[in-house]
Amino acid sequence: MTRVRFAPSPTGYLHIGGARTFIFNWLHARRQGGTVVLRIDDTDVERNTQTSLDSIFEGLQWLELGWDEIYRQSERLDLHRQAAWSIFEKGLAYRDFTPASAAEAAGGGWLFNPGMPDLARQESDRRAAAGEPFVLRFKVPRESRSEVAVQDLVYGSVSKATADLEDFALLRSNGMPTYHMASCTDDADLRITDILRGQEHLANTFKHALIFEALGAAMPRIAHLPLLMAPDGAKLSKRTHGPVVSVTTYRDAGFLPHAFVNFLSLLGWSPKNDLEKLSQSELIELFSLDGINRSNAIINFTEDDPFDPKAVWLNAEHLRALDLEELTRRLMPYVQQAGFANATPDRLRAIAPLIRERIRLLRDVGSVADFFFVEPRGYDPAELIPQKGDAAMAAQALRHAKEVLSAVSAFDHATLDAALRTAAADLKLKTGQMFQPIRVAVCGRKNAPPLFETLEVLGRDTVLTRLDFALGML
RNA sequence: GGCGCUAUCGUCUAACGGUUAGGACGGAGCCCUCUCAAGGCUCAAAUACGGGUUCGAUUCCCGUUAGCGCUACCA
Repeated sequence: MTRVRFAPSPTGYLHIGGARTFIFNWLHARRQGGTVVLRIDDTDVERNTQTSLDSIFEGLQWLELGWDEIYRQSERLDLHRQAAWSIFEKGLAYRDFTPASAAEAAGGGWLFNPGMPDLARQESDRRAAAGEPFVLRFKVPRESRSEVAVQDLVYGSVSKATADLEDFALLRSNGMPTYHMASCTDDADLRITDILRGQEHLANTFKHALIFEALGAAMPRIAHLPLLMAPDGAKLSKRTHGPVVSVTTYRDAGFLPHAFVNFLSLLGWSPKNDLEKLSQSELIELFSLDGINRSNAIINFTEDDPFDPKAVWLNAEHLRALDLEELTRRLMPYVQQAGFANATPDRLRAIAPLIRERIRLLRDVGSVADFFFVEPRGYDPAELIPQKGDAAMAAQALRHAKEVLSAVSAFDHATLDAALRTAAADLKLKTGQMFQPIRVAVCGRKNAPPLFETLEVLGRDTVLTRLDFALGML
């Protein structure tokens, strides 16, 4: 039984890189019929915040993927400490009494603090009993073996000389386990079988292999994922890139969760069959560790355009594939956010087909469908004037349209289409010259959804009122 | 600095030694058309560099360069 885990630490919001790691884990588990464990890695009490925890949940929930089990490392500290001390008891770790300040002063590049690895057990116990603070360090076996090798499911066989591995910390001087200690202990205890995580952990894997060994636990299968980078090739960060890297930014802009998942799944992974737009079940079906790349992927965004064009395109694709009910349901919050208080589900359901091919993000409904909810008033009267025409032509077209639309027997698009084409011919106007003034009068702008369908949805009274208003502006 | 990993169009990627190096987004153009979209067609655009191995390298090996990561009592 495959068990994967996603282990965010609540020290910032959920960003797109984290979301992708979660998605890959989720897909891998679902593909294998396994279990998704969500584990909150909150062993750094200094930097954890509730806000960040909330925002991580918010982001994960929005993805609509879900998880099967959830744990918090802060509730499992005893287990971690126990595990750490068991390593100490086996003689594979030692107390390091070097003050943090002194270690810092010694500079980087050290493997261990002088004198500490070989401190006699009695002496170590005595100083600890005396209350002297210490860090528990893993004693890297540099004499007994020359290297640590791991089989990575993505990167293949990777190894590192023990001579290049420092004696890393297991327990901090405040007694809290470090990430390495807590993570490995929990992976073992929670019976995690497959670890998929960001490539930034590749170098840590050698330490982890040593910990698993010391614990007498089997090393899970491990696969590192190439990283998501900013357009300049730099690491994504809140500080330099701001909210554009936050998952909630995508949500607020009106990405469909699945479109977003689809987009991220294609960063660093390929189904190798030229398919781009994939449903959730296709994604699960196709997902394979074999398709994961080894090089980092850049996600495109700029200050004025925060979203990767491909993400937007994919979203539009999925938008078009939605059935009308779901589209309406998804649209509603954005309609309200745009301030169209008079919107009802029924009305939105009528409008949705007219705008679905014209919006790329759900929030576009605010700018694309505005005239269905509010009277267009702010437009420039000059817009009413058709190509190769003048104000007189516009007025003529609008007046005739008024007559025709008042008289027409049914107010459906087919009838309106026929009637207005006849009207144009009567006036010896090109269709465009006839329709454009009407469109602007009714929509308040030149670019809008198909005219006859729009008129039908708006209804006779509204349309006539707007034609009158436009006439008044000429 | 040391160690590890990586390197195909602007971006995401395909090509398990032999292809006119394929697809997608974005860009340009044309068509369709009541506008805008959508859709259809076309074009521009890549194997980082230098050595090997091989009859033949995007593909295998070495080096250079570049990028990323680790080198914390962060994760």
